[in-house]
Amino acid sequence: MKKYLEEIFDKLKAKLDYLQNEQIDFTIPTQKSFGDFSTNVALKSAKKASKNPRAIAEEIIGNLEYDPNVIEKIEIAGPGFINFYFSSKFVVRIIREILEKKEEFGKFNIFKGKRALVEFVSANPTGPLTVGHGRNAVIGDAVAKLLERIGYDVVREYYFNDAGRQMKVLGESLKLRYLQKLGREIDFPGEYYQGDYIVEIAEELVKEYGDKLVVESPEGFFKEKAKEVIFEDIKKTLGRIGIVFDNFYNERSLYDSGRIDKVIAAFKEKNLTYEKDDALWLKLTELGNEADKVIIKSTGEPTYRLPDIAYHITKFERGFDLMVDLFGSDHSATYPDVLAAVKALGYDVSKVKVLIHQFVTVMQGREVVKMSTRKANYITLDYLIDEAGADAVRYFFIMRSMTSHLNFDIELAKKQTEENPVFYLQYAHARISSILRAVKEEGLSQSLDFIELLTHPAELNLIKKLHGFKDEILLAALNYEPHRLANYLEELSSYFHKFYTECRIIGSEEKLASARISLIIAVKQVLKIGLNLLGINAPERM
RNA sequence: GCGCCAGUAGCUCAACAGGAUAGAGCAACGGCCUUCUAAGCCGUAGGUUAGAGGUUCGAGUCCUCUCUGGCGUACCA
Repeated sequence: MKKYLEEIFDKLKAKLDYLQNEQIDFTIPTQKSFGDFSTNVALKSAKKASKNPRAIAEEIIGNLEYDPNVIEKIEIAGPGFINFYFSSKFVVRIIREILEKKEEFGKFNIFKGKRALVEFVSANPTGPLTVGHGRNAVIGDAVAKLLERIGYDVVREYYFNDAGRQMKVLGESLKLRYLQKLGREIDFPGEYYQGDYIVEIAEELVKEYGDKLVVESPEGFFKEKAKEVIFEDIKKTLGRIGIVFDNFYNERSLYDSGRIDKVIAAFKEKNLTYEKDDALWLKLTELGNEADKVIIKSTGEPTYRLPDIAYHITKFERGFDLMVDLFGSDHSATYPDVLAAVKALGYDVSKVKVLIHQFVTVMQGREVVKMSTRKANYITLDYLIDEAGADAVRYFFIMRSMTSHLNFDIELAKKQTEENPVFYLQYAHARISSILRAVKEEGLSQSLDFIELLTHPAELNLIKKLHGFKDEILLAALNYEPHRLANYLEELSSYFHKFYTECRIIGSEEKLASARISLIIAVKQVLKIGLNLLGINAPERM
C-alpha cells in the first residue's frame, strides 16, 4: 500500500514544484476513521508554497494520478491531512505475495554482499552469566538476525579478556577452595570470588586429582581450569536460549600478534602520546574528548583502553562494512575514547555503531537485588531460563526498548509462565496450525481465486496489518530496535484472535472458506518469520 | 560538579524522523465455550505524559531550566 503511494507521489513531484525537495511520509493513522494511510505533506509545504494547507491538499489531490481500483477514496481532514482509503480488492493481494514468497517474505537485499560484525555479551569468564548479560545476549542476537534479514552477512563475536586482574583473583579463589576441600585451614578473603560455582569446580578437582595439585600455581593451572569450566558453562547457557557465537576473540592474542605494540607505535608516530608520572598518556583532548587518559600504566601494563583500540582496529582490518558494539550502560563512558583513538589512526568510525542498553534491575518482590559477580549476589540467566523458559526469557528482554531501564521481578517471572505475552503470539501460531489440521480433515482446501471475498472488517484489518510487516522489519533493523518487531507481532496476533472469534472457516461457504484458509496461512507465515527473527519458537500445538 | 540514559494508567512498558481523541499487557470489575484450541474474545474503570517555560498550524516526542532515578566520570575491566 505504502509503496503504491510512494510511486504515485513520485510522479506528482514533477508537477508541483513545492513538493520537489519535500520528504513525503505516509503514516498509518491512529484512528481507522482517518483512512489506511495519511500524509501531512500539505501541512509541511504550506509555508514554502505560501498557501493554506487545505488548498495545497486539494491541489495535490487534483493532480494526483491513481487507479480508482486501488485507492477507493481520498479525503482532506483536519488542518490539511490527506487520508487515503484503499480498496479491499487491492489490499487482499498481499496474501498472494506472502504465499508465493514464503520464508522470503520481508527479506531485503539492500545490504547484500556487505559484512557486519556484531560484538555482544563479551563477559569475562569469571562466573556464570547473569540477568544483565541475558539482556545483552538476547538483544545482540536479535539485532544480528535483523541485519541478516536486510542482507548483511553477519559474524557474531564474543570478546574476552583472560589476562587481567579479575582472572588472577579467580585463579587464586579456586586454589583456595581447592585447598579448603582438601581439609586445609584457609583464610578466604572477602574480595575473592564467593560463588558456589568455584566450590563446585574445586570439588571436581579433588575428585579427579586428589591432592596432586597443591604444587600448581593459582595463575597457571587453576586460572586456566576455572576459565575453561566457566566458559563451557557460559556457552551452554547461551545455547539454551539459542545463541551461538561464530567467534571468540581473546584479548591476549592482541599482545601475541604484536598488535598492541603496533598501535602504540602508531600513536607515537602521530605525536599523540606523552609521558607523565612514568605512565604513557594518550592526548584525547587533542582529539576532542574531555580528558587525556593513561594507556600504559607506570607498572608497564596497558590499561583496558589500549587493547580495546587494537581490537577495534582488527575489526576494520577484517573488512567489515558495519561493526555493531552492544554494551551495558556501564560502558557508556569508555567507547568515545576508543572511537576517537581509532579515528585518529585513520579509520572510518562511522562504520561503527555503538548500542548501549540500560540495566536490568532485579527485584525480589519490592526489594532491589544488588548484583555483583564477586560477591556471588546475582541472579543467573540459567535460573531465569529454568523458571520462565527460554522463549519467555528471550521475549521478555526483546519486548522493551533497550534505552529503557528494565525492572525484572523474580517473583513475577514464575507467574509469567502463564501470563507472559509471548504465549499470546505463540498461541496465535498454534491456533492457526490447529485450524489447518481441522480444515484438512474436513476436506477443505486453500485457494487464491476467491480472496476478493475477504471483505469482513476483521479480515481487512488483519490483511492490512500484514502489509506493515516489511516496513517493520526495515525499521527494526535500520534502527537496531528489535522491540518494534515484538510490538508488531503482538498487534498482528491480536488482529488474528479477533478474526478467529468473528470469522469461521469450517461451516462457511466453500469459496469464502478457501480464501480464509489462504489468509491464515499467510498470517502463520508472517508470525513464523517474525518469531524466528526474535529467536522464539513458533509451536504447532500448545 | 560534569557527561550519558531515563521519568507516560496502581504495576511493567509502547507510541514509526513532531501529527488528529496518548495505546497494550498485568492487576480490578462485568459478560462470552453443545460449532476450527477460552493461553482467546467483548465491555467497564484507570492519565494535567515528573514540573515550569519556550519553538509552531500542531509537542509525550525538539530547546532551556528545575526535581527524581540509573550508569559513568580510575595508572579497575
